Amino acid sequence: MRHLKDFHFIEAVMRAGSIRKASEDLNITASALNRRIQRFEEDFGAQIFERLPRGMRLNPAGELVLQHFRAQQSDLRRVQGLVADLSGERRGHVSIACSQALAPYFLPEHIAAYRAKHPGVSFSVQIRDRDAAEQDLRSFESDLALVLEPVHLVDFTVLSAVSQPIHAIMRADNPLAKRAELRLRDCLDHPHVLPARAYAVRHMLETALAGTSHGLTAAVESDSFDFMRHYVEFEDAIAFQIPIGLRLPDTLTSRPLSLRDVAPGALLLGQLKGRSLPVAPARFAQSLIRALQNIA
Amino acid sequence: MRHLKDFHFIEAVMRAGSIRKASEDLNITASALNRRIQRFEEDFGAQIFERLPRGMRLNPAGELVLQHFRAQQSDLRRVQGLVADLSGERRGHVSIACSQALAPYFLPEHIAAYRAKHPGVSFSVQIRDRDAAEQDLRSFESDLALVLEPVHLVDFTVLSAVSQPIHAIMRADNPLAKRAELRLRDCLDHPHVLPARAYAVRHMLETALAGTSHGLTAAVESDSFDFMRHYVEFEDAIAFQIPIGLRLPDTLTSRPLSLRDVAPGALLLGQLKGRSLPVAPARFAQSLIRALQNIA
DNA sequence: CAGAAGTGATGCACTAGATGCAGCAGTCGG
DNA sequence: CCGACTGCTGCATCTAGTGCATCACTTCTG
Repeated sequence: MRHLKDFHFIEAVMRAGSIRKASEDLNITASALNRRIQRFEEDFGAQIFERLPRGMRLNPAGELVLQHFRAQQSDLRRVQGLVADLSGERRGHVSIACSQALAPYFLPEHIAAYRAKHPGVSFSVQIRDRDAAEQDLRSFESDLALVLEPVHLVDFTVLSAVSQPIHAIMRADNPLAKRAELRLRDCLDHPHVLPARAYAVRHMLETALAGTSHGLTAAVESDSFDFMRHYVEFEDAIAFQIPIGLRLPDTLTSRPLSLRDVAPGALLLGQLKGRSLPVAPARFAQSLIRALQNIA
Repeated sequence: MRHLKDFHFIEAVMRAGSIRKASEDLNITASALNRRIQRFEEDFGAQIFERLPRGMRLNPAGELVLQHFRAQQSDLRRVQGLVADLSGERRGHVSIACSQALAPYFLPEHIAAYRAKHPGVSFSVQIRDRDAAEQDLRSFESDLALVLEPVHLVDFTVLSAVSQPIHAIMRADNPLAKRAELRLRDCLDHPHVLPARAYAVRHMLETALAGTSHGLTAAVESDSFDFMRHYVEFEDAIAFQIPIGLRLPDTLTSRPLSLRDVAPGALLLGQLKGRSLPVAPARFAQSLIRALQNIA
């Protein structure tokens, strides 16, 4: 849309950190870009950038302006969706930020099923840790977030919540597999594989052990749950994951950790607070909510 | 702001009803205006206007676009207010739609007191009947509405509520003035002066009499409460008003109608649902809320 | 029924505003 | 001190928006 050109210019300068670098990305001269930004600042009535010797940086006013433009762009898409809807088209795009556990089974299955009914709707799925997912909502890069134990919950409207206890993953012939549920300390006696600090499962394990004499001593640490699951096939260790992300081969099995040791994590579906979603994301969210209720 | 030019053009065409008339208001040629609108529709991806033999009319998609632009303009003002605020200026503008009863005493007194503390803030006050006030909020023409018994309450967030029983206004020597409170039927036996149908006081009286054998037979009907109050000085009749709008000379007096006959009206301070107000209106609203609490 | 007075759309010439180029002054790191 | 960066600006160029005249059409009018 023509009238949002200034916004793209501002965003490009913010990202590139200087007018000259941004001008290359935008295929215009630094001179033109510089003047557009100056003109915008004049019209707006305040400086948007700090001029540093090494380039440009957004000042607080600029942050506000950028946020305004993002909201505005999002709202324009929403209106375009509504219009397309009332002209009978029924198409649109949904952008989701989700935890890694949703990537292998739950989301692909559900999105495929949804697209079978609504072929005009396209999707983009971003895997984000629990902090970055919320950030994505704030910057309007994602419409929805499906996250295990988000960090801040500010600017986050919860649409649906599912409780997910942590499961320990082990080889099927591991002696621990004989029990129905496991105590955390039993797992820690075995070599264990831990997710990186940014992930909710790690955080939940650490809070569970806070103030106890036990501690986590990872044999292997990774930011890929896929890697961790496969690693157990090669070393007789314990990995951790929530059930929604689990579907194991016969050689592996999983057992829930006792709720006495580790509180179950909340898997939350949410959107940016105060934002009215475009048609397609709003409907898909409704469909997701139903699917999550069937799990619980 | 430069990038909202298209919006002003679209709005002008909507108001004028045709490109040629709008082009005169905008001091450009019909040709240029026509092309800008065509280009916008092309960029947007859908027709915004119906082309009628007698001119242009917004279609449903256009209504949505206009609403989007209004929200966007309002949000831009909000951001500008925030920026001005953090650069220490503390200025702004507040636009209020209110019922007639607020015009003589309450609002002028309160606004003057507020401006004594915050001289940088300017005001515009629109007198609107209970339907039009809500309409003003929806079209972003007013930031706040202070209305007796609004009609729909959809898209209306109530910030504060005060109960206002109807008072009968009469000459001080009227025999009814001897009682502390009046029954409605006693008033109807006297000649009475009624507000026009669009006003809440009239509506409250009519609903109070619905299903009874009594009826309203106005000796005089007016859309000006000021006129009605003064009329009583010239004919010994009964007029009606809520107490917040009353401050009578010695020759006149007022008595509340019994709550058994007429339920008190709700005087509501509200804003458009989901809208985040600019700094100045938001602060003034807080101040109004306190003032209203002191009344109740 | 013909003509007048509206309407929006469009081809063409023109102008004004946006762009590109070159060069300025300044800061920083070596 | 120098080279490599930065943002900024005067001047020439060019594109995109504007104005004018006109067309095709509908509605109202006499």
